[in-house]
Amino acid sequence: MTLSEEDYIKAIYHLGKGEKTLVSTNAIAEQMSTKPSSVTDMVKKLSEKGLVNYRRYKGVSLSEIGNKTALSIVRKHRLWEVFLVEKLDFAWDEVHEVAEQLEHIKSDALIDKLDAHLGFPRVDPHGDPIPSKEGEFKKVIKKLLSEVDIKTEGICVGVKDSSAPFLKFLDRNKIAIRDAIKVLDKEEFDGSLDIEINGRKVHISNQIASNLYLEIKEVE
Amino acid sequence: MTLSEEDYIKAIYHLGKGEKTLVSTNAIAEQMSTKPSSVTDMVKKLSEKGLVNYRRYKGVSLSEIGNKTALSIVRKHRLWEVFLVEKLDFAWDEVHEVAEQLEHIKSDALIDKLDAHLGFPRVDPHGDPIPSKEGEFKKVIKKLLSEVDIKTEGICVGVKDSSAPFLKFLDRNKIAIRDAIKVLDKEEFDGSLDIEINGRKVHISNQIASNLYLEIKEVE
DNA sequence: TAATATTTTTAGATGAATCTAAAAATATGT
DNA sequence: ACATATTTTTAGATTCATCTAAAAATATTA
Ligand SMILES: [Mn+2]
Ligand SMILES: [Mn+2]
Ligand SMILES: [Mn+2]
Ligand SMILES: [Mn+2]
Repeated sequence: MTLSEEDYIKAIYHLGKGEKTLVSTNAIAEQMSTKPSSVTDMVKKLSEKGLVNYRRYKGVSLSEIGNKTALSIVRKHRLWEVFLVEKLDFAWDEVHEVAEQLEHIKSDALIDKLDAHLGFPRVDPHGDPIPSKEGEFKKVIKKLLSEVDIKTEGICVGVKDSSAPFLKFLDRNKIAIRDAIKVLDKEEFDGSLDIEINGRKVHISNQIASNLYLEIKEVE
Repeated sequence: MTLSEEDYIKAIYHLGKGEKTLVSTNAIAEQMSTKPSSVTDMVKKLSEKGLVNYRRYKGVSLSEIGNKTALSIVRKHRLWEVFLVEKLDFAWDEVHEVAEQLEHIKSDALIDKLDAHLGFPRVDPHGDPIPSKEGEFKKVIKKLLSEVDIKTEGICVGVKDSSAPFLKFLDRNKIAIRDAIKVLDKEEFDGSLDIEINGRKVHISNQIASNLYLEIKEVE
């Protein structure tokens, strides 16, 4: 597989939200910053190789093999992100671009040894799960902070927007993955929230809340 | 710069032995397992970019910029090799192929942080020096073990042949970089040697001796 | 030096990944 | 439903890195 094919497979995977949903040519083109005509060409090639199911004018979805392939690339991407943050001291908003390159290095031994070196992490610095070698990972049941009820308690497990500006905002405001969060109050008018984060009370806008994922505490 | 351009620059660097020697088209083709006609094409392009000096039918040499570029790629290659051996527990004969890919990752921050993470090593697992960020490294004054006089003492600082079979042979025979070596006796007929290595006496063939570099102890 | 051998370059082709412009299919709105 | 808008595909071109085959330059050797 070429680097380009891998990036397309990954884009289709992400646009399909991990399921094998039908994805449109235009959506792929936008995601990859290319032209729809280029996407059509590539999608035909991937279809011939059996990595995607493609019906013209209808859309494209990952095949079984395509899905496995996507998971292996995602695994590499996220393991490298952990490495960059944990071992090389990168900030979590700086790792994406480099991981985008490192994910294409071809060596099974390398990724196995990297995994071991990192202590077999199960989530990346942005809270996203790392698929196992066999392509499995447990789906975290998470909700957007903006959509949970008052009094809900949970743990911050991920971000929806993982752009540098948003991640930097979180750093400045000392909001991090694995922080305990409790919703204290909700303003109906603008959807802003009063929350308690690691014991500290803060007020956050709806825009922030709708980009933070919470794993809700099991309340029996 | 493309990956391919980088590999050509590095090949020219190695064939020119680090000096800016004239290198032939055929030599490059052999080194890179390509055809001479492909080399001519690439060399023209590199020449237009100012990375090499090229006169047709005469040969090619690195320009000042080309040399800097080569050193930066060699630096990356060797730092990654150290990482693979020191941190990921690869054997020294397994790292080359992966480093060949990793050397092309584009990120200055990455290589600086990797360097720091490794404790600013100055040699790679094969004893080869790692150029500084500025492209400088001290040339180790080294001689082939097969060419030193009897009674010479020194430290094993490198291998000429860095193929897996030779490196595995050294492992099996417990000969490693930085081992202290003393030449005890030399057989005129076949050039084989009796040496003392870390206090242990061993007999080695001329073929082995002519692939090991020794840094000679300063004897005042 | 002149014939021969080797090296190097040129000419022309291929496959990958991309683009623009135009055509075809599908979707939307009144 | 039909005119219009949007999406998707096709056709044809470009750039990069490679190849084969043939021509040109250089080196060897008798
Ligand atoms: Mn990528
Ligand atoms: Mn991530
Ligand atoms: Mn390389
Ligand atoms: Mn090396």
